[in-house]
Amino acid sequence: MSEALNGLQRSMMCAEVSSAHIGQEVVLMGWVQRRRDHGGLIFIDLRDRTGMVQIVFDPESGADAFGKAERVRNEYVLAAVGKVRPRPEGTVNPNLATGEIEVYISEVRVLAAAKTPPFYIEDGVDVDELVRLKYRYLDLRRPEMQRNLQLRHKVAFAMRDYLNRHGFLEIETPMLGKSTPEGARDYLVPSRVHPGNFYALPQSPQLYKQLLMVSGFDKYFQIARCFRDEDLRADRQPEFTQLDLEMSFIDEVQLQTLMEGMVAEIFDKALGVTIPTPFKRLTWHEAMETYGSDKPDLRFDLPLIDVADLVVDSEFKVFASVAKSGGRVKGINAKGCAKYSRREIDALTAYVAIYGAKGLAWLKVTENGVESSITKFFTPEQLEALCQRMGAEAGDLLLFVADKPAVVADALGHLRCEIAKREGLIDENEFKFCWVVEFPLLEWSEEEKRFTAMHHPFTCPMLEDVQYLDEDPGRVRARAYDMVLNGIELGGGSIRIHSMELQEKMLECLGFTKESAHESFGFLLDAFEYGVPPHGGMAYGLDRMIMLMTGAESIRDVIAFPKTQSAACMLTQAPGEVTDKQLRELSVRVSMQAKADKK
RNA sequence: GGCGCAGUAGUUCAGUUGGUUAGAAUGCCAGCCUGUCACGCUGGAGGUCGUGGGUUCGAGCCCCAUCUGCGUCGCCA
Repeated sequence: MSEALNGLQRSMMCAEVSSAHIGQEVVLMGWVQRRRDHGGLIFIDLRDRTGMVQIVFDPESGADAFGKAERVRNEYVLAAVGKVRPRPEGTVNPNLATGEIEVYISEVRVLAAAKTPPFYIEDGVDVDELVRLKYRYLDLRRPEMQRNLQLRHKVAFAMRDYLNRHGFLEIETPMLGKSTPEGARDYLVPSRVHPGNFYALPQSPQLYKQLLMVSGFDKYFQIARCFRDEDLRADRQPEFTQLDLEMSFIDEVQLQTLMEGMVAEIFDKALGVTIPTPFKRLTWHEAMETYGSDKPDLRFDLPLIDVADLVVDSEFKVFASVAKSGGRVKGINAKGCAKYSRREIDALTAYVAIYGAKGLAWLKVTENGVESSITKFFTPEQLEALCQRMGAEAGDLLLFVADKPAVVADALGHLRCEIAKREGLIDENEFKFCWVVEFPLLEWSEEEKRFTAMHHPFTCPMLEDVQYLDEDPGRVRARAYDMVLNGIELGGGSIRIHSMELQEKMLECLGFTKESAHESFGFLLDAFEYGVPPHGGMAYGLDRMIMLMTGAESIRDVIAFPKTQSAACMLTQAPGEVTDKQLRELSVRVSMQAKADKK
């Protein structure tokens, strides 16, 4: 039985009731968090998005209200009218923000009854994520999820405010676009009026925002939904949100300064955290050599140290041969970890194997010298030199990987994070920003046997490196930059190419012919012939940013209705089958094989 | 596509060497209770053991296949 509001108006939110309102009559609306029935006295915690307040019923306050309160259950929706009063001596609840007062109810309306929910609506519930996602509308009632999405709103609002004040215009770009060959797999949408043709959902508004610069809008931004049909992770969803922006007539330093200001303001307004600017800048090369990652976590040190020159002449073949053949031999000093058991070191060896390392050499530094199964391959002088280079003291564990540069970086880069996690070197409350700059323009794709754009095909090479585009493309650095926070790439961008000649050269390096380039990006190349300003921009992963700000472990916890690992929606059961009529209209035929596989 | 973890009451889990009627906590239902706030007390209901097949006198447990969720490598300009 649900009663009507009947003109009743809420006077304030649940958690807004305070000692200041004692004696006043208030009208509250919300959900029943808990009911405590003492027979002749009933307490109900009433909850809305602001929090909870205790409301009290007894037969004297109103027999009708008391009778209703006896039949109320969790998650019923109530409208309650009553007087705010202080709680009796000794019954103040210090765990509740509104714990000093309560509302003595004279009239109540049961606006809606509710089935017993499958889990308690409270923080810290230990429920399978499958159940949470199936009942997402209940999961979202939990204070934690309310806080996450409220913070998300604050951040988006702060972004808009900052960018507006700095002259940016918010402009929407199409969701139905053209599939382009570069980059991730596209989500495709069949066209009804063009049988056999498909739209692609945008992986990012990249091309449109560059066109907007050609159009003279000067500064653009958009909080844009993007789509990528790739396998999912804790920090990856098939559709996700970017803060996308682009500016004309700027260079990277101007843009980065503006961005630092924006991020600092967002953290201040949304979290009350002060972020010092300017951010530390690392070149991509420095980041890879020192931290083994292009998104280093700078909350702890634990650098990678090159020891190739010290072991090239040793008897340890694994090190010597790698050092001689142009590979890397590097180590990290796990301070105070000489206590690790053989079993723990084996676990670390298995850990680096995930990233392709064929082994993990170790040296335990003790009061009595260096202990290891490989000491016999080194002279005392070599061991001494190793310890000195690594800054080793008694109690330290030195861990080494020898391999191709990329494998050493990947393995040790992840290992330094793993050691930091194990040893508690990470301050979870710290926000450590940096810029990684001067990314390589191109990277070799073993699969495609050609160079591909590391960022995207419109990224401007550094002027002094343009000369290498022909004979040594891998050496060319780009005017590209990433903003990194605590080991996670928050955003990335670049100064774009605004010269037709250079853009065509770039596409040629990527293996495009003049025809195929025009087929894919012709509209952009054409536009560039009509006066294109120098421009550049960035795109931030909004979901990841909110994840870091809330401390959530997955971006699913900061997205209202996320998808599962297999890109399905547990709530709506999307994706689903469609009718034959729909398929006919779209001129789409589903192969019998696909249908059979499904059954 | 590969590897790993998980799937038993509404929920979170336990379940011995394969052996009687599959247990606990919590939630739910009923009764009692005027100061609780994870209220308390008494009683009660609640299970296709993810699904399909196999081995066996007998399977929650062993074998095979499969589905789903999570993590991860590849992948993700």
